[in-house]
Amino acid sequence: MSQQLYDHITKYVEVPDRDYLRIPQYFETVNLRKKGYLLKAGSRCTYNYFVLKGCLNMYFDNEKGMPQTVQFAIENWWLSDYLAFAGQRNTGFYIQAVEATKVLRITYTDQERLLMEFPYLEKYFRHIFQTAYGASLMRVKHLYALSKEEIYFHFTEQYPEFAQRVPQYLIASFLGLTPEYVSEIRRKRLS
Amino acid sequence: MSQQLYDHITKYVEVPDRDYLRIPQYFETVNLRKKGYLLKAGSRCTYNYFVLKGCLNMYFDNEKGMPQTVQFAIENWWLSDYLAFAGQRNTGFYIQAVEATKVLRITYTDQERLLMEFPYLEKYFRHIFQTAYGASLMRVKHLYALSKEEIYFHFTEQYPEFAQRVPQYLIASFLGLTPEYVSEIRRKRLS
DNA sequence: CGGATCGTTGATCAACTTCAACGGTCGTGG
DNA sequence: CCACGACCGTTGAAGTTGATCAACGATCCG
Repeated sequence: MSQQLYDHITKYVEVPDRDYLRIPQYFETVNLRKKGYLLKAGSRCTYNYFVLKGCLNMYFDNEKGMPQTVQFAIENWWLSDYLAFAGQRNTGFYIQAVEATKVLRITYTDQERLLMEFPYLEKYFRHIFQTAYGASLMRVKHLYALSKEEIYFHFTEQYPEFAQRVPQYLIASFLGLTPEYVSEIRRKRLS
Repeated sequence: MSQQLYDHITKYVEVPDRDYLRIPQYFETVNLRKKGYLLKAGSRCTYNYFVLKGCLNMYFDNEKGMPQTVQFAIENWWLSDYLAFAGQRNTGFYIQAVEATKVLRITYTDQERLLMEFPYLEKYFRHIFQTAYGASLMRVKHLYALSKEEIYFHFTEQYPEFAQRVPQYLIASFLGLTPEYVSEIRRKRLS
């Protein structure tokens, strides 16, 4: 059933056979079509999400009401507003499907129960967050070290398949530049 | 001895009495004077650091050779280049003391042993990284939502004591703006 | 076919950087 | 204890990156 999550977990920790069927019971599958929402700003952040297939976009509305992406998640990524999730508070973010997407979700209290019942999963999540935090600091590093033009090409060269998959204006938003400027530097690069 | 780390851990998980003296054995205390280094770019990232007293500055040298801060750590914060630490690779960052600083440090292999011996500490570190990752995303959100001027005043108003403690040019670097521009907007604000 | 969505173009403009120079302060050595 | 130098914040002028705005074209989908 959620062989996929199981496979992902066993990359980091050993899972006893007898737990194979018990872990998935804590999760619920959700199918989203393109542009469907998992989370909206102002609402309680009840869930943590694991992407089985597809792509999620986490964004907020800036003061001009323009959506501003802060994070994507594709296959085998976890996503939530973890400050709001951990404190069970309201979030300021939206989570929306970029394409048709299938996720597993788990509530905060169920995740607490899950970790209580299978304590070795703490290690799994510790790894997940440790890597995510490290990657996030690298991202800040790039934001500070590179020009917007370099940021764009650095990203599209590092993740070419992703640049194919996601509309250009979303990549622009994620990288903190305007779609117009992306157009400009791409044209410049061609000549 | 490291009552302070113990106190911090027990905020998140319960620690059996008998472990009170055994946990600190994995750590080593290091005293740094102002400008002293814990980590240098190009070297193996062997340690994870916990600040007992003082303040650390994690930075890298940008293409012009100017230091660029990506993270501070004060009392009760953990700090390392976690991507390099997790993979036991070389780092591109420096970690330097902003003021006289006292830290605990633990090697990668000792931390693995520590977590093996006291598995409940996985939960502690999971919390640490979960919060750090959430905060890092909030930081990206601010970088995208606010003008540099707003970023500066937002920060100094949210952490006034910190703005007192750390030289202005380091705060500027951390926030991604030039010292000259900080001067300008502060003057503007006064009139 | 028709409308919404997405990328493009070019002109204008503001935010912020860069550079060079100066002044104050702190700490260290003589 | 004083003097010198390094360090840090400030100023102002000039320059550049990248945003904004408005308009147009292409494509996709119902």
